[in-house]
Amino acid sequence: METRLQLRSDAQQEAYRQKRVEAFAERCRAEGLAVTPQRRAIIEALLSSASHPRAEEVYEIVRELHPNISLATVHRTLETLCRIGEAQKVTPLHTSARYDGNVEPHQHLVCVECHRILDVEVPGLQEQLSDINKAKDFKLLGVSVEFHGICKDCRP
Amino acid sequence: METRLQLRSDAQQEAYRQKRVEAFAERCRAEGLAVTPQRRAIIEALLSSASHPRAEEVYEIVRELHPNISLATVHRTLETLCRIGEAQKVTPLHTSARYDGNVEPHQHLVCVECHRILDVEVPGLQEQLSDINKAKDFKLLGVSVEFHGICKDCRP
DNA sequence: GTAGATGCAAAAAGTTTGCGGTAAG
DNA sequence: CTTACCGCAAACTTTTTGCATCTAC
Repeated sequence: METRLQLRSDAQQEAYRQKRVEAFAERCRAEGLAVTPQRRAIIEALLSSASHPRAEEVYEIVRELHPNISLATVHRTLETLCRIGEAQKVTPLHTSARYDGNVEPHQHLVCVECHRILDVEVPGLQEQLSDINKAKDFKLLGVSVEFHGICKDCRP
Repeated sequence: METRLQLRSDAQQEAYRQKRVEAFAERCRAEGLAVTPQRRAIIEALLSSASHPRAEEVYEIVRELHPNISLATVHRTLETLCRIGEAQKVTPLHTSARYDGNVEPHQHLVCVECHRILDVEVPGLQEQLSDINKAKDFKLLGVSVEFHGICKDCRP
């Protein structure tokens, strides 16, 4: 198993980061969003971190260069990055814990608008995924598959 | 596409529920946990809901029969149910939003203890999942695969 | 110059915890 | 009778929001 970052040299990473920050700036102009120093700093911090950081962690990194930045700005900006496709949320359902009484193997359809969750089953998928030998340093307990999209009630 | 519950008649569902509540009671005895009316009511409420409810929603259901129950008890009990394997959390990472600057298709290893997230890639998996035609009433935007387990630092 | 972004502080939302009373085993 | 559970209230964590100020365009 290899992660993206382990495959790259520092110089390659830095080049990639520059490219992504520039792409972000262009996307902002296209969307009519201002390219502020705070926004640049936040996407740079996100790209420099391999830990899938929380807003608070990004805030700590950015604060080294922008001591006056506010945590609220970090929250707002990270959401903006996701909206324009320059980042993604690992946790679209983070706002509250959701429980399932169905303990049989199955998958979920998640509406990213209303957070509705529907059970589905792709036959054989769970077995196939369970056979994947992920990493020797990781004791595998289960696999979760979420199909993300917009449900019929949330469509325009 | 069909969900589990749509395949079952009301009578079948009720029978299944009874069976699960009984299994839960036995599991409690095996674990030395008390089988209280509150706990029974909470697992019944969870099993009667197809909506992957939050604690608050379970609380509202249970309150109809147990008006004095506390929301804290619902939280505690749902966590207990997950711990003993009688329910599962759809959202093991719900405590805070996590962001990823890597917008290329990839999967995640999630440590259920420390909530560390590692990038991995199973070649071809994302393409295979994108080909699945989930449901006509659902506009598919993406697929998320999380392998859950215990990372090396959290192992005893 | 103006619309939109930021910083601050307060509020909101969700979850956890300490504690005294209560009930299951 | 004892242990562990419950209800209550307070604390805590994370995220959102209102508003005045500031800045990118």
